[in-house]
Amino acid sequence: MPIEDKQRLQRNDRVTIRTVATHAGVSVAAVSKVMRNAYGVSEGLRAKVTGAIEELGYRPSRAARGLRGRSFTIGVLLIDIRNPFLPEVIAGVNGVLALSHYQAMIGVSDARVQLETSLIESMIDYKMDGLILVAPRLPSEIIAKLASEIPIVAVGYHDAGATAFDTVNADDQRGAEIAVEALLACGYRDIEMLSLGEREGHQVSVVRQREIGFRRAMQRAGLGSSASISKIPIAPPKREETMRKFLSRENRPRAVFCWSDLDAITLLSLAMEMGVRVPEDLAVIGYDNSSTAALGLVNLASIDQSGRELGQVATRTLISRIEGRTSAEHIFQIPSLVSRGSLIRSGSAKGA
Amino acid sequence: MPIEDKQRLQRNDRVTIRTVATHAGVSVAAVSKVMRNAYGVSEGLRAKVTGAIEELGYRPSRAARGLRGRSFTIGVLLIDIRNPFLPEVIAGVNGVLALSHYQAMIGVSDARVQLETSLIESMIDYKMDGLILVAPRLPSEIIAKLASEIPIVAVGYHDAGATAFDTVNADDQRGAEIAVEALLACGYRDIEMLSLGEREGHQVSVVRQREIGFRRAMQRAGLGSSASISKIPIAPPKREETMRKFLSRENRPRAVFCWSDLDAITLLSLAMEMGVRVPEDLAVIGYDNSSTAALGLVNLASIDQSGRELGQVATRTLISRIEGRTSAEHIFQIPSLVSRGSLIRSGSAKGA
DNA sequence: CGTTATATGGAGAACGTTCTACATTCTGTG
DNA sequence: CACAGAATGTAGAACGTTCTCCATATAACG
Repeated sequence: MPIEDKQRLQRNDRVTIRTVATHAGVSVAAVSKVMRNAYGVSEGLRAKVTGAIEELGYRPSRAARGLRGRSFTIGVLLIDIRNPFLPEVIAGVNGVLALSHYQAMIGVSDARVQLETSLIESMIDYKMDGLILVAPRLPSEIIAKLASEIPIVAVGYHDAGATAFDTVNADDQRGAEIAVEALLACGYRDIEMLSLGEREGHQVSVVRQREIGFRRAMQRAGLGSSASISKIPIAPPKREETMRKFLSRENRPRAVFCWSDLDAITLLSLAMEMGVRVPEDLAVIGYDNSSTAALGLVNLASIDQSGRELGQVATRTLISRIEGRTSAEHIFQIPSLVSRGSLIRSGSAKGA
Repeated sequence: MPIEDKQRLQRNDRVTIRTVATHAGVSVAAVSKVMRNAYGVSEGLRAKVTGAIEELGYRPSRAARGLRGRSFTIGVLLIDIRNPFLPEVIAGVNGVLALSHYQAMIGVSDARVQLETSLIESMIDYKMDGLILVAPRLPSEIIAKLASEIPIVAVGYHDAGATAFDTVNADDQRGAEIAVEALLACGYRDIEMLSLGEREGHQVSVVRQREIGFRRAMQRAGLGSSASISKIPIAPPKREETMRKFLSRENRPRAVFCWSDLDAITLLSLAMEMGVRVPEDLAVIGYDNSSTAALGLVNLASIDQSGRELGQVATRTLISRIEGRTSAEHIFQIPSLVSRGSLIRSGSAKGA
């Protein structure tokens, strides 16, 4: 009985929509309709089909779905998985997605444009339903082109002029202003910014935005001429060397604003090693309010931009675009200051 | 000319294997053969096809590939994205994969068994070529069942008896022993372990393995009777409360081994707040040698298990299984101690 | 020159869905 | 009771690959 054999072989394998249809005694199309809860399904049919699905433990193949319709997956592209800010974003994304029938698949580009491109293309080739790009390196035109193939929301990418894709950002200019204002309020006047190395990040990156905010706030306080920005390289050996040089500089400022907690925390550590007291000799304020900054040992004042919330908003924005919106949205969150010991010795206020 | 129209419509869209075939003047099957570099392709054919692929910028659809053959994607399942150990593993995976034609897609389960299961199923439904599960929560039988559908390598999952899937681990028992031995060498005798709350992690988890190692090392030193283990809950409010209680306990030991840097660092922070001096009043040793532990400010001694290397080895193991190996492999790495200030005040040795 | 082996390329059936177009049955209405 | 229109279910063509045969052309050999 060759037919029997063939059937057994098929049954051994995967439970497909066909298996379900046969088992429920209905057509394949009917099962599909129930799955997508499309129009034209009676109570009876629905019951039969869901029953069969239950019994067989049927799961639709995402690969096959992607080939024809939606795959109910969204892709998230992370530039780097080590910066503790990014896991927060993921947590926000997952939180919102948990309530929907979508799932997130994450790619990590390690800040390499090449890999970033190929990862995005893969996600498109998987027919994912939408993409959240976190701090992408790609230029706006390229992202716009990709956005014609798949809905895209960029997080940490300041391009409010984009029409092809949405952006969700904390207001990084404002965040930097808040940091400067906090330092000014503590009475510091000679404030320097420690930013990211020259070649990292284009104009739309959060880093450059923070630089703009820093300059503006200094200008506004009449300190425009002395608003200087030092660039810290990322590569480990050069990075610490530059920081040490900064700490032992003769004309070292009394206060410093770091573009990221990552740098601020390393700076704090080196300062301790070198006998520079914080905040007495040097006040430090970071960015991201990472969990490490909150540790009593570290006690770093920081600008909080709630990565989690950014992730949540980005996800909702993406879903609304997947479900039909075509006009671009550009959303801003306002960051806030979390004051801690690196800013001011608790109890005693610094005079102006 | 309706045919023209139809062609234009199709061309507008995606460049498919058919587009390439037409453009190169060969059959679809020929293009596929070149892509997979299968047997029976002449130099001329190959040149024509690769030329057309180049010109058209053709990328095969992963969705379609998955439906029929390999998708050249491997899935990585992370239990949690916040523990800084896990990004290290990813870095290792990506490093090895960069040299191959495979790509990684990551799912984050947030330690929820439900989500973990559905993420794994999704990866199977995407017809991914293999899976790396990092510290999965699922029981061995379930993983074995899943492994019949897809090659699986489990990292941080001590089940050397598994025949259906491979495991890659640091020797967590040995790691704990090393920690205890280091504390003993510094002269401490009353040593306690701070482990993870009761309900977290089954016997095969790294945590339980470290407990076993801890007990054994204590026993071996003739301190078996006083080898006590405290469980720290994960949920934030309870967690700190328990640690505070530990720190203010009357019979607090002189030395403590924490199952993870995550806990050790929080402990260090609380100790500082509460005026418990480290290492004078309390020596601390952690696990994972995370970058935070290495900070001068934190200066936490820790067991290094090189997450990066674990990721690399796991990836190579998975690829070898994808490419045909059927017997199970169970690989062990030996961890090592990184001594720092939390263990012993630099310069002066503690007497026994 | 006939026969057999060996390369090379192509036809076409899967893979598991979605979804359009159609067939059938059931209403309600004049 | 005939008939329009709504409600319900189905057939079957995509989607873009892979991969198993097959067909042909060429080479090798007696």
